[in-house]
Amino acid sequence: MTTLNRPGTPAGHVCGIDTAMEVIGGKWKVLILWALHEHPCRRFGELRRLIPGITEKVLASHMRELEADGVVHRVAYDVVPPRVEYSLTEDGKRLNDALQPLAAWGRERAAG
Amino acid sequence: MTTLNRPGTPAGHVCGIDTAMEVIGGKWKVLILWALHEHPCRRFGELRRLIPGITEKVLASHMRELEADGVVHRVAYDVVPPRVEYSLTEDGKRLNDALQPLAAWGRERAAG
DNA sequence: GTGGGTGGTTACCCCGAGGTGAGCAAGCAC
DNA sequence: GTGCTTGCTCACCTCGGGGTAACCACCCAC
Repeated sequence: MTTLNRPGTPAGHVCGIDTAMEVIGGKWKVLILWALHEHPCRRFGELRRLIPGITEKVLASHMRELEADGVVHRVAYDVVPPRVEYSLTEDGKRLNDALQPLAAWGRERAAG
Repeated sequence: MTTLNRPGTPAGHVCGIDTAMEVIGGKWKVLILWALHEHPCRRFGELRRLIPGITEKVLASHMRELEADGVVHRVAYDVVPPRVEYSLTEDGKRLNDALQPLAAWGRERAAG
């Protein structure tokens, strides 16, 4: 979701949901967040296997964006073969918590 | 967000966030929901004015989708000039409630 | 030497969400 | 007759997020 950035926009500026939507707006981001919530500290390949259908390119770019947004922490070990571990930051954990009611709404609707 | 629909996908199927994301995935949907939360029962033109930047075409298509998803209720009066009123359904109100923690997270982050 | 495993990058393409601008129905005011 | 109003629809175009495939470094096992 491209930012709205309209200083005079009351709804867009006050509600704060658009801020959150910019972070979780990618196609697979909530799934990545969820996977890291259920399986803390996963490697790149493990994440890819946890999220069937995602390609390496998209996973890599999403992880870079999530890291830049400060919700995911990345640790790279300088070994061969490469080893990189991802985990949620405190902010990422709080974001995940904030997503729980939404998940509950979705589950309720899916069950309904 | 296109659906993932992979029966064997544990994360995608269990977490239910993807279900919610399909409903709120449009660029302006959360803003529409928010506007209807703060100003119940608004007309088309009022909504457009409440959400600066949105075009009529996109507002119309988003409203149709939200109505089809059962979160928005639409009443059209057969008069000239046309009069159409939109409001949140019970499900829409619950969706909005589920979005509040996310909004709080966004506000907190925007406040730095 | 060849193949596999790891975590990527690069180049390329495609499709669809969203933006642009016009038009329309029908009644009223002037 | 002209213009204003409202809630759209239609045709057209753009742009970028995401998908596809190939390639890379570096070491090990066979």
